[in-house]
Amino acid sequence: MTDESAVKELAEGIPGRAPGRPRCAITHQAILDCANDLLAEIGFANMSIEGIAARAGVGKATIYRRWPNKASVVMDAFLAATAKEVAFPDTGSAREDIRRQMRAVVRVLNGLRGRTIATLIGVVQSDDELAEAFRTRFLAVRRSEGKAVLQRGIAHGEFKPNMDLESVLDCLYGPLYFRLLIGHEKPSAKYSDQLVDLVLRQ
Amino acid sequence: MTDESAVKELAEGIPGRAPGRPRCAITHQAILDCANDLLAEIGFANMSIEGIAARAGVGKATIYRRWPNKASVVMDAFLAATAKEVAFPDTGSAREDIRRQMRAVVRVLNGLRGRTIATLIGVVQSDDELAEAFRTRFLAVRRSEGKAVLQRGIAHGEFKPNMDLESVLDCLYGPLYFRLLIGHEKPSAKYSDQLVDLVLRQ
DNA sequence: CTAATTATAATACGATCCGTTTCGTATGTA
DNA sequence: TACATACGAAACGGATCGTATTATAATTAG
Repeated sequence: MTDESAVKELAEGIPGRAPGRPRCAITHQAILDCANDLLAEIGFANMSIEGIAARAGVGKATIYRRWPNKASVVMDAFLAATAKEVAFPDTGSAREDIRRQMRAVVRVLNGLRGRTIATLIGVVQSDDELAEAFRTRFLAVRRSEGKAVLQRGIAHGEFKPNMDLESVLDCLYGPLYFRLLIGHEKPSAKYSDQLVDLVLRQ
Repeated sequence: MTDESAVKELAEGIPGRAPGRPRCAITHQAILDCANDLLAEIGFANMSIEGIAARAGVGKATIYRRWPNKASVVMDAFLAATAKEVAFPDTGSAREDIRRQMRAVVRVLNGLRGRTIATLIGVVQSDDELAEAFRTRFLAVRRSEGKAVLQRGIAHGEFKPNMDLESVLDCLYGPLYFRLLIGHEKPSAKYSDQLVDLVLRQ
């Protein structure tokens, strides 16, 4: 795969760029898209680099030149596709903001994307680098938003000022992810409401 | 591997037993032991059936005759080795029983065994049968004990009678497993105490 | 004792995917 | 015009997969 205009676009106006032929941005995106599709269709364990390359119409070496292994490609594909999902609303009540966002999280976890997330958390258990990527590029982003909402609540007198934000977040989301990963019971909107009531009790 | 006495022992006094040469119990145990060792030494991803067979001094086909794949062997090995760990005490106070047992769970999760458990939960994300085995043969056993303690507490008036046992257990243990699996922070005795205080508040 | 049945260790097999390398060609800079 | 890098394609040796074959051992039924 080669696209002259895309290459041109990438090359223009970059003074310190490397010599030689630049990498094709379209190829890059095609690989990530196909990785995402395959992840949803056949699951991580059944995917292979060769399969991604074949579907993307790309040489295997082109993938290995950009990522060290299968897990890295898939993680990148997931993170790229998961931009600003499950954002927090701003209703004026921090409690209500969290309640609504958690309901949105429950919907995601119970959908197709939930299986993907569970799979990736599984993958991450045997790869420290990927675990770090998942923490910083997926979870930390959402957690910092959550912390901001909690601090908003503290400022407005909704919560105690000495509240440990990390612990509270784990109490709220831990049980949801626990149910997702163990699968003994689905997380529900009712359950997430219970969690909010329990953890953020006045 | 063949041990005449062990085979004899197994064969004696079983009227309805199958014809033909019986499977060697020592071989069975050797396979499970080696699977456990390898799991701890090199991790699930780096193990192979061939490796287990080689270390156990056993033919590959002997393993395939008893288990369908690597994950099944390893799960069996884990479950066999994890008999009655982290049992609940009986101090007279259900709250205190749970507090102490959760501290024990934290110790396990922070130890070598914690990594094994996390790995297995990871593996289970891409195998429905194994997930079921993990739920029923590992978690359900401990959860039923936990439920019994909670009911003891209800009977003694420590907790509200209408308490949803499943939800409470998920609130208690979910955050611990969440921290184990995501790895953003270690579960601590202090944190598990906080959880007990929060969830089992009077 | 004999025949039938199953288990065992060893070994070979074709298949798949790994990660690397090599090739000729394309696309950029200096 | 050199030079450097990326590209797709193809081939590589190696590891492991799950199956099959073989000759032998252990056990039961008749």
